[in-house]
Amino acid sequence: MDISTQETSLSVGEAAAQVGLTTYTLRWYEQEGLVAPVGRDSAGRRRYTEGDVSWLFLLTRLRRTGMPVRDMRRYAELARLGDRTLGARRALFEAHRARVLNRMAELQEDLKMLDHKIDVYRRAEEELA
Amino acid sequence: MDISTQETSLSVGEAAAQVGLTTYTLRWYEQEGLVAPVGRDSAGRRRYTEGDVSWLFLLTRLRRTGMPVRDMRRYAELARLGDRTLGARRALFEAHRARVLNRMAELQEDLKMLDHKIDVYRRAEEELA
DNA sequence: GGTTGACTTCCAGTGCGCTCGAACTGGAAG
DNA sequence: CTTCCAGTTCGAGCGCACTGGAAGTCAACC
Repeated sequence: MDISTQETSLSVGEAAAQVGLTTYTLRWYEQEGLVAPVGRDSAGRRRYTEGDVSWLFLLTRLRRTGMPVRDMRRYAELARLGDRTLGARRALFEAHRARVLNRMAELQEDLKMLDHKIDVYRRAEEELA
Repeated sequence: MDISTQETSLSVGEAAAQVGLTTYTLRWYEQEGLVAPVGRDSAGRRRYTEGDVSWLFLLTRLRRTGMPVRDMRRYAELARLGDRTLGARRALFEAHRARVLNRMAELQEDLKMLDHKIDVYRRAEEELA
């Protein structure tokens, strides 16, 4: 190992800015076990590696699809257990994928309803004009 | 008016079952102004007309698309003001429609990510098999 | 060497959308 | 007439996902 390895690493504030979360949330995610304990510098401050950042980014995408924090924690635990949980992780993603598809189908339906309503309003406005 | 008009009307429990909400939620929606005060029978119990029920149903769809209760209340207030708010209501729906479209685009993106991840896991599993 | 500002931990507080317990009332069935 | 059940109001409580205040530490800059 190169003793002068100065691998790019980010402070909590920088990492937060990168992934679009707040520093509060980053620390909270760690506390909740969504993120494995992050490395520290000599002063005890968190240093986020690129790997940490892409993990966090993945979490933001899972969160955005409506995955509960509880499930993200489960996923994080599986990931920490290594290769032998690959199947479980895939199953977790496949189940989630199905939920996302359902959600999208619902939104399609609801969008139709919105369009219909907008049309009704438009006609009614013309009627009154 | 026919004095014997026995228009179909539902109790809070029946209405809740119809629209897929709980009785708690129905009363709360009324209290929050998402629903105009519902008619009562001689004993003071709520009677939901068909109109009330379809309004509630509409609310469930708006809710499902992620519209905050605050905005649903605003919409309900506009609706109570009658025809002269048609334009405002249409604008509200159009703005919401745009948000739903954005949401769907996000989900499309995130779905791609999920598919990619699933594929990665599948390959990794084969690798180890 | 003093000030600044980003960091640390701990724990309490917030906002949203319900959800529920308590105490009561009134109509209907046995 | 009693029992039962579904309803009523009111206010408190909950689950989730953060968010923020307090008090302290430490490196960096003037």
